Amino acid sequence: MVKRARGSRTGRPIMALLDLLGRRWVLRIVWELREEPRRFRELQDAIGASPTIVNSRLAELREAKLVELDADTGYRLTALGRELLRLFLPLHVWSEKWAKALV
Amino acid sequence: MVKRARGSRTGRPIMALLDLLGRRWVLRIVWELREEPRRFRELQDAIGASPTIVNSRLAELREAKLVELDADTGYRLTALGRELLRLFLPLHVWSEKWAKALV
DNA sequence: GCGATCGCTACAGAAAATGTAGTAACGGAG
DNA sequence: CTCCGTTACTACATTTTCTGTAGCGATCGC
Repeated sequence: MVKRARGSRTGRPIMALLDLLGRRWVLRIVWELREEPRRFRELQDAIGASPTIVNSRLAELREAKLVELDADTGYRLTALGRELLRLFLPLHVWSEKWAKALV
Repeated sequence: MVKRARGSRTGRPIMALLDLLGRRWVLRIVWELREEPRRFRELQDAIGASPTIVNSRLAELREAKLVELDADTGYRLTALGRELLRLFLPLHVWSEKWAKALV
């Protein structure tokens, strides 16, 4: 079942996804996990958010099956999470172009 | 100059972009503008947010040169905004797969 | 003038995020 | 066993952000 999202009550997957990804720190967390697993504190320090919110975002991402906790190595993307990340990787290149256009 | 983002103070474009897109309603607004221009109220009704926040998000998107206001037709994506949207279109398909995996 | 529509703003109350401190569980050293 | 370090995570008062509702000023057609 798709978690009914904060803003949109349609139940359409794309809306639930946009809502999830549109929460503060969520995109950033996925990004930080793109290369290797991270410990809770490590992640918290990297993004500079409070533990409260890091924890609740991780809980949401775990419920969405995009992130999982491995006791030995830390938080990491699931197979599904890596698929999503792959869709986002072009953003990195594009963001450079975008930054130039903003001058 | 890349607007220094709320959460990250690195100045790296990808961080500024993730921060911008990670603000509530931003992804949703871009999504709503994917096909045709929308009027302010139209947009507000479509996403169900308060006018205050719709206006401030639109202001941020205009400053980021992703959205512009055409007096005759309403808010619409700029060329840059359409490029960004193109990167996001695969999300629509992927979200269906994701929803199935969540059962 | 009058009404309709446009983008947008004011403001009080509600919700979410922060910053700091601390808890509970585990593992290894002495 | 006790002590120490590390882990994920929680409590809570303060601050920031968002909502919900009402309304402003400008513009257009009549």
